[in-house]
Amino acid sequence: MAKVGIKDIARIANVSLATVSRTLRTPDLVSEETRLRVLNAVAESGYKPNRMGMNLRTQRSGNIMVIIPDITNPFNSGIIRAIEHEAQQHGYAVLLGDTQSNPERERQYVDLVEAGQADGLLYFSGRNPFTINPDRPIKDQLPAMVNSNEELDLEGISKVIVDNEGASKEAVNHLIDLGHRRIAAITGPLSTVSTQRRLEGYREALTEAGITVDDKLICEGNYQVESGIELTERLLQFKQRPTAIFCFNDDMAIGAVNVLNKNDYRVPEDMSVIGFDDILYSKVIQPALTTVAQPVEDIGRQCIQALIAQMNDKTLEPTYLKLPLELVIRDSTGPAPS
Amino acid sequence: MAKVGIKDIARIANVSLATVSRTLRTPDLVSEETRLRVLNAVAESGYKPNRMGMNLRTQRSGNIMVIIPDITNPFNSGIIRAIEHEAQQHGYAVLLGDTQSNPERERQYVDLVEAGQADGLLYFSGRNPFTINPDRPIKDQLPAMVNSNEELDLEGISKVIVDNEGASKEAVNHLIDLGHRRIAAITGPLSTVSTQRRLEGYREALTEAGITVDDKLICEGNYQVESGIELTERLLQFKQRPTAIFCFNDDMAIGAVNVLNKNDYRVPEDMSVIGFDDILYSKVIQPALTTVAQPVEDIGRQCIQALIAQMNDKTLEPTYLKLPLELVIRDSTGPAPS
DNA sequence: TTGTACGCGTTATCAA
DNA sequence: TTGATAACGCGTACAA
Repeated sequence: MAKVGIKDIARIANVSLATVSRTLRTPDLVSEETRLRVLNAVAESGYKPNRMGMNLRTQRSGNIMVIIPDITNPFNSGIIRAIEHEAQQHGYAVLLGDTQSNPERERQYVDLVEAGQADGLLYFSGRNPFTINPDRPIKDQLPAMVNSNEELDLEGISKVIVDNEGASKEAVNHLIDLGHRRIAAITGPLSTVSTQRRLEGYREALTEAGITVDDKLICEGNYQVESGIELTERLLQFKQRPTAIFCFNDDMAIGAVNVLNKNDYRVPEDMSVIGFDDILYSKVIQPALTTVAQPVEDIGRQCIQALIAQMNDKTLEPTYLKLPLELVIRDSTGPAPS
Repeated sequence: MAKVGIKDIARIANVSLATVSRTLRTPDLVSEETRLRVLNAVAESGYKPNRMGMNLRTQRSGNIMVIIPDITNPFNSGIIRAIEHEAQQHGYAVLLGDTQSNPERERQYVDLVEAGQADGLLYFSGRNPFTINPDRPIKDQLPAMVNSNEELDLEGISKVIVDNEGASKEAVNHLIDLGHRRIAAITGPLSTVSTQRRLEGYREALTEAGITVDDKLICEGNYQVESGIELTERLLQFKQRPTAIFCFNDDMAIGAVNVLNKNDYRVPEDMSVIGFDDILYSKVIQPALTTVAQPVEDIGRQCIQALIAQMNDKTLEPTYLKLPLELVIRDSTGPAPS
């Protein structure tokens, strides 16, 4: 017995193809008697409507493409999980595009969306992968999409972002309140918008407190544990060492704490460390990390909801959602050493 | 200007639909002159062949479905990343099915595969989601698929698994060699095959060393950090405390180390801890975790290669691949306290 | 309430 | 080397 198709069902139930289709899509239009007959045939044969036929006919793939730099990062994987759940609830499946921040791969996945393999796009990168014609309305040239995490410099699309600058400022102020004045920053790539915003918050907080920003204390990392390790090692060699390190994500902060522990620095007595993201592991390392908590669940949920709104009606005005962040004070920050 | 389709290209290049298609799929069959003309039209108009039409016609979706319990676990996300890269290299996109071990969701995603939304299935669960008719050949009732991580009790499918039992035995032997005799185990769910195998290795090692297995020292966890925390707390209350804890994954081991640190147990002087998976964070916590390294990259790559082989020729014999594991000795294990 | 017939966009077959 | 046309599997407008 080969693959069972809609015409097999029609034959078994002794109805037309159309009636089979109707029974499955709009049961109300079918008499109870024939409906049961059809459903029986479906159940017994294990018939499943072929999605390719259905997709082509309805012009919907049922997929949502998620383009994200690195699914291995717990912050990202948390978002993906939330997205996946919410999408599934709405009847969509998630196509995963892990790009490792490679522009070429970003483009390839965007191509897939534009070819109709997905009905909408969740875009977590700040690089613009579209080639747009400035003479025509932007929105006609873009798929239904929502941008998040790394803000994209593009009008007319919905965005779900977080208050990077404000949270960064709050984090630094927390350190200043504890008496720190030499506060280092281990940033992400300076090319990312998240890092730019967090750096602004960092500078603002220092400036407002009357502390001169020392550019030597600003080290460009790449959001990976290893760069947290390397840059902390470099900071420890400074003659004028900082008394606190603000890492722009938890992975790098975990790397920093590791180096400090290894070199017999006590955290926070000798050096305070602060992170960003509040990933699971920041709670369970020693000492537990003071960090900025991101509303991972909410980001994922809001992204899907905004995207579905756009997919249902592309003429809708794009939405701009800015979510608050929360500083979570744990054990890795303390008074500056005297 | 609305969506540009194949017939637009045909009109612009002044050829038939068939020639446009040929130019894109089998350029060799087209004369250089017309080919250039078509390619020009394609480039200028930004035409992208519609995947839904193409999929229906070729009976290929270009997708691979990955069903996995929890993408938030670094071990899983590592595998997914490897899968995604390898799949992309072969021209496939990855459909992500994060099920949270929910059987209903496993079924839903399998349905999607059977409906043709994906050409193949990577299945990382030990629960059988298929309803098979024992009278007919099993292989005809299953999609092209590969099973990994949690071994599925099902004949006729390819598998990529690791030597859980052997590695577990090696880990426990390492502790025994260090003089430990009261060795606790914090397992995953007893319903999972991975836990069953690791438990076998644990028992074997103890038995062969002449140590009686004490069932009170075997605690059923769920592979999450929290359960590592809870169960370690419980173990510490025992009158006859163990001197070592073998956690069946790193997340729980990290939870265990956290509890031990908090309660002023020194690791490994007072208590040894061993993990499983070798996730990134096990290297950077204090102390660095002794653990069993899983070949994450290799698992992902082998899965895709085995799957593609099946997709290309479903009559192929299923392959059974058993990958070795490696005990990585770091700082969380040491001689048993006297 | 049901059936007929068309079309979604593409590729493959066949004939020219 | 190219073009006309059928077919992939389904949903729906229209007619009955």
